[in-house]
Amino acid sequence: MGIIERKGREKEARRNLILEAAERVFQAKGIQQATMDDIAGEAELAKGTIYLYYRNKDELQLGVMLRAMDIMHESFETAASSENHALKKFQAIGDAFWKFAHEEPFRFKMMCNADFPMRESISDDLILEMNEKGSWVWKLLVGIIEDAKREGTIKPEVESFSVAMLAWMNSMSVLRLYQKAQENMSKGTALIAKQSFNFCTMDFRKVYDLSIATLLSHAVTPEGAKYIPPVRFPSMEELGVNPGHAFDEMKIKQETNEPVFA
Amino acid sequence: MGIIERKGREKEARRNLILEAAERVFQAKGIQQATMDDIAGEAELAKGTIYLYYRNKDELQLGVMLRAMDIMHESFETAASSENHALKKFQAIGDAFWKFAHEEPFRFKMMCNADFPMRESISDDLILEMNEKGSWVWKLLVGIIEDAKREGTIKPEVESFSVAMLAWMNSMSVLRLYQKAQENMSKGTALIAKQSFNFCTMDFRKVYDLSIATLLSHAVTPEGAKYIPPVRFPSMEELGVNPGHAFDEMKIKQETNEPVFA
DNA sequence: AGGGCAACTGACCGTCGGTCATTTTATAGT
DNA sequence: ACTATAAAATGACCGACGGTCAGTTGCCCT
Repeated sequence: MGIIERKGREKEARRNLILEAAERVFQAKGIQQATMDDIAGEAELAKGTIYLYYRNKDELQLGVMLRAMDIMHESFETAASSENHALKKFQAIGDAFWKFAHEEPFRFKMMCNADFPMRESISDDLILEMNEKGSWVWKLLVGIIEDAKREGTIKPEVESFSVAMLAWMNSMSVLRLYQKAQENMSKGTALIAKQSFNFCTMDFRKVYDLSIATLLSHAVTPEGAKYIPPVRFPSMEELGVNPGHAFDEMKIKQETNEPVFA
Repeated sequence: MGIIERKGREKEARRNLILEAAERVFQAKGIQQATMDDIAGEAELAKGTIYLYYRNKDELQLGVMLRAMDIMHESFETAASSENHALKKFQAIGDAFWKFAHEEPFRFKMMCNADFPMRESISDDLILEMNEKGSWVWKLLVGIIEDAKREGTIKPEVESFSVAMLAWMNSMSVLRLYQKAQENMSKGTALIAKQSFNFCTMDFRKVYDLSIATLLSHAVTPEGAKYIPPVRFPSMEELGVNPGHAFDEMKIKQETNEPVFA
């Protein structure tokens, strides 16, 4: 009597089918612009059927986001298990995160919306699931940092949780800006040219590494310090940032040696 | 012939009226849930009139955001001019940012959406304005850091731009999480209780200061170091974070001294 | 007084998220 | 094989909302 089991699998499969269709449509048209009819068409189902699997559009969007997080988490686990030393695991995860934001910009963007519109339309269960997934990475990082303490690369007195949380948030904020810059780029050159402060062409990888380094340098032991890059603040030229006319006034003041900001 | 001027002022005033109405409605009902009819009602105008001043709902939302940024920028300028030394100005801005996020959560939230849906519905002019305002803070910070170099509190060899950008982004990401935690709190206890990892009650101010300190400590001279707090990673208890059952498994592993993450 | 013009109005339109009575399909019983 | 029954799927339909525009109001100049 495996019929019930089979039905369950089929239901699961169909749910997945819808999710994948939604993913494609959201990516192609944008979340707001995508209609439920679009998604139904892409899934080759009637609109009503969608609502048998997802209660509304918001939950469908959340579903796509949760899936994106799962994919990212998987990549983190493979990255971490590819290294033996804890501090290297830590860095491998940093690389994986960079790679994820770079190669899966859509999924990364969805994920960024974890500060999603906390609508009433979303069931408590799903919100809980989202929160759990949101702290999953912290738990992973805390575990690795604990290991690093044991192997002597992280100082035993630093609190793993603080480091994990800050590391994650620092990385995230750089990648977020990176994504925004990419989007600006794709918007065409006309707009960029007019900007008084063009960071679209910036070497975000340098900033990303710097951001982590400033934090980790306080947490590592002398032994651990061998593994992490030194803290160095790259110049604007090195970063590839074009200040435009943003600092013109400032440069004049610099020459007269007066305070820039009075 | 001051009529044209008066008309101009009146037009400006009405635009403002609409913006303020929109602000109130967005705040009360949420951005998505607020309808143009709501806003028209609140402004005591017909719906059509709104569209004489703002091309669509998105641009109205952007208008509210730009206004929020203006208000924040003003508070930054007063904060900075209340101090004489550059490094203290820097810290005063940090405090003002904290205060802004704390006292004007709605405006802060609007502002966070600077990675706004980059819709086609928004005119290039407005996008440009948003980008300019977005980099305004960086310019302010860069100027102050330049001054700090001159007064000998920041090392001359560090690149002001990198520091300004990272400082801003680090602060922002902490405040963002802070806001999310606040929202979670207001959602009621039922949901929070179920979470395996409750950071809602966390002392975010400590994390905020820490985040800046980890960065600044690399940039200051010994003289400047006197002004900034030391880098210290608070324990979870000190932060007021309740790990829930998140680390149960981990604690067992800690006792056996095996790696947490294999 | 009245013509001209800009500001304003609100009925109306098309679209889209969501519903539900009906139809189709799959399974179980005889 | 045939039927009864439950489950799954459908798509016409509804209400709500963003946006439009022909018509109205009221101010200003001559």
